[in-house]
Amino acid sequence: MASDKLDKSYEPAAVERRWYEYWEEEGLFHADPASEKPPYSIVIPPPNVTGQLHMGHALNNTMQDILCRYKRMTGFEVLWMPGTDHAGIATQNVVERQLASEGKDRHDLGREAFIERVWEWRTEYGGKIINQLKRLGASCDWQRERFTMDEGLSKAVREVFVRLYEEGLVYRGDYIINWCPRCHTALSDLESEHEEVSGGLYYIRYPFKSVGGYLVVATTRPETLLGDTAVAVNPDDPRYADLPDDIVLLPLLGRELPIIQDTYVSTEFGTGALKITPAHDPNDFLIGQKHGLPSVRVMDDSGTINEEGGPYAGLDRFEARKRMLEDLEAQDLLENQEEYLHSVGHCYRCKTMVEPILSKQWFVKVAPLAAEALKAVQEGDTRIVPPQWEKTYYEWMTNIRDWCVSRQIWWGHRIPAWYCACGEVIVRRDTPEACPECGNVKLEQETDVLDTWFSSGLWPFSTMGWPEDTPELKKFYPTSCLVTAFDILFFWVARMMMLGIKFMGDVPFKDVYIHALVRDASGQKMSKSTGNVIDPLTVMDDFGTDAFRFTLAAFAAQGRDIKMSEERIAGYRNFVNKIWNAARFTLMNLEDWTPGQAPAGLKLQDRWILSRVGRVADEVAQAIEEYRFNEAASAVYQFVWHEFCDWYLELAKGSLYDEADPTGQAASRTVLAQVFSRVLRILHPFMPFISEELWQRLPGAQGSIMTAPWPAAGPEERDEAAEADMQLVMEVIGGIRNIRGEMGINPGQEVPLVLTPHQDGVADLLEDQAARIMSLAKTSAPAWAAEGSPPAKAASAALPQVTVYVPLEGLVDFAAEEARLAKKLAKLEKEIAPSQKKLANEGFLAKAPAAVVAKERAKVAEAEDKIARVQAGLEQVRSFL
RNA sequence: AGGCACGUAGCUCAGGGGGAGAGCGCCACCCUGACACGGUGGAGGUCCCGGGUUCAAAUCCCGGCGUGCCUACCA
Repeated sequence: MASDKLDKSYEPAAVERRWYEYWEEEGLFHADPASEKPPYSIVIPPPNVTGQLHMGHALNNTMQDILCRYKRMTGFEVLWMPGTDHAGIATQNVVERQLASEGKDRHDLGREAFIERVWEWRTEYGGKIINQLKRLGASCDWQRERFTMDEGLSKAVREVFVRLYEEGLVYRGDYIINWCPRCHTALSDLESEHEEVSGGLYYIRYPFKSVGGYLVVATTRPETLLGDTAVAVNPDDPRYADLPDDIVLLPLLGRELPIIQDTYVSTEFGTGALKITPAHDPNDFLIGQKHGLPSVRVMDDSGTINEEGGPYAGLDRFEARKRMLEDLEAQDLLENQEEYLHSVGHCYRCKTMVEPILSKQWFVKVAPLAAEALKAVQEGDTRIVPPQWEKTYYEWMTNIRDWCVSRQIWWGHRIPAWYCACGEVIVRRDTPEACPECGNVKLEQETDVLDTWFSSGLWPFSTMGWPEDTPELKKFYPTSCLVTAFDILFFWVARMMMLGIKFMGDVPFKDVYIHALVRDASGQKMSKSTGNVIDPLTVMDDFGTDAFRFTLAAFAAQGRDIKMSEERIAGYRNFVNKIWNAARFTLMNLEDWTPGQAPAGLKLQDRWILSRVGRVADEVAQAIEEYRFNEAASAVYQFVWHEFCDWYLELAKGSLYDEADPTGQAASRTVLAQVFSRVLRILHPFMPFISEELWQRLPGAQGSIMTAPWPAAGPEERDEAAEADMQLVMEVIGGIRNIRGEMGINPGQEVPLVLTPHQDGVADLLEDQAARIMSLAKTSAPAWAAEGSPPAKAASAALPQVTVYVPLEGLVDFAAEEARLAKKLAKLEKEIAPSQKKLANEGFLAKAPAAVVAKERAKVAEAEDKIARVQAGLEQVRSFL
């Protein structure tokens, strides 16, 4: 394999497909619960089965994959548990749309046939998102793929529901819930999204029955007055201190309504009189309960006025509003109306305006569960990263209301409750034969299904086989980390916390890493309607998966949203190509090489790069461990491009091409192979595909890079001396290049070089490195000048340890050199000013730590030295002019 | 209304009490035997404003201004 020549640029498509298949065939993603290795586990946030991979998924799963691949390389038995969510309302909507295009609706099919149809849909299309995740390189254990509606998970759902019911934590009751008139189902508070809506505030007159006059009530939803059962005022409101002892008549319908007093009513808003509609407003419902008021429901499940609405029966809620306002106006009962901006709930799925409606629903009593979940984070059993989200979590866990878990749709886990004609409610794991109270065998099962988040709340343990006691649970629960965006912190994370603690007796994850949202280049949320969506699949087609993944990692700074742009991805595509070409160079030089230990007598650049690559491996490792993906990415980027490619490969050319020194050549080849192997391994968590492709081409490669050990080095492998010496060599070359560039010397033109060392050992070092300097800075062999007798007509660069002279007689205009040095001087003086100021400050000398003072002193001394040399150079140049 | 972020180079953003950083863009030169998806050099910043703490503030605190987002039952 190593013998095929590489193309000049990297072509990702074929490579990606090939290696993903290879990994799967080799079973490299599979986790073994019997392994001796320490466990590391992550459960995937299950994408909706209807899902299409979007930027959010891509970011989320790339991070998980980075963690998993890294952990495998560092010796962990890694389980990344994948699967999909049945996504009740979303999926039902998709299939209903499909039916609609055939001119049918779900009622034409009936419940069973409809569910059958959804399953068919799932078989046909449900694997789409899974394939897209594979495309992304996700190293999930696909042999364990689960679905929230599959047999095992359904069993877990029933188990949890029944146990909660038996403990009194599940109850059924009348309650105001958020109703979506289009989806025909209840929504949890979270599923009702508040949006600012500009509507009207209407002032309506409610005439007194016996005395003259009226009470004016302000409302934004006049149509609900059909269901009014009282009008309330605040007993402390002076405006209503001498209210007549009377009742009022409901406009349009004439029903008699009592006037009640309740401190809930604000004296600041509207008229201070509030209509009470217990069946259609959550607050009114509470007031109604308190005062024993009847509830009159005036709308059906589609938001159409029902028979309670008298003349308005059969009208849609908005149509009714319009008609009623006209009628009120006609009867002179509409006193006033004004524009009013208020926030109204909308269905999170279909954006229809939510209607608060009184109905019978199933609830989970969350207070006791939430208390434990709160404590777990407070006590550090689960760590939220970054910690700023803790507060939000606490806030929500403390103010949480009971969770409405019933949904009036067909696709989902049907609630395991049966009703008997005798009034008995039976909640069971399995279908009961007969009513335990009266023996009746005709039982009706509850038609409602459970909220989708009920089953996803069990995901960390249901996927591992709970309620059975499985080896997977033993080995991998609690999971190590959950990676998610904050927008489902409450929907999902909070529920997993509550249910995990309740049923497993332990938190579901040790860490929760909360990452950002991906937005478009101008910071807008990506949405189909605004057309600013960047499709990850297109990006992967255009730039390659590795470049895309690396971009996501590089962007993923904690606590900030990500603005995605194609230019950035193109930048990292270039990086991938750079790696590819570094590999071309490397492999080209390793054609006649066989693996083995590096011979003694390494060159400075070899010692330097070995030290550096180890340091970078450790830095990257630490950054990944701390979820600082962007820092990990930038460390590896910086190193690979600007140290390995820019310096090492260039420096190595000298000995790699040196046929006269076969020993040195062999040593360089070995170091090159070793370093490149480590580079690939450091890159692998970020760029699984190209790293595998190149790994397999390395001479002597064995097995997948996935199973190769992480190139950890540790402090004992640092070569500080080599790093310091290389630093000087790079500065000398930089100084010469600066002179060349600024002086406009042709890149092909070789220039003379004169060096004046200021420290012991420097001359030896630079003499030893002369060939490298000559080649990288394009100079002739260095000459040496004693301190105080600089060469004539030379440009100079002053370094702390050495002054570099480039004699430029005949090459340049010395006026330009004068300007260059003057600029340097000004810059140096400006740079050193703050430090000089500090040292002049007595408080600084007295109070700052000694090390800081010493550092500042050294800095100033060095700079002053340098300034003196630049000045000398400047004077010399001036003397030529 | 409350809460949480953010304001650093032309753009997008890292950093976070003691030497202003990156990528892209820009300018100049260069097809040097891995790479023009490249190389070398360079320009560019009152770190939003005002106070405070400190020997020292872009960084911490307070107050503005601006921008996002989240939560909330005032009809």
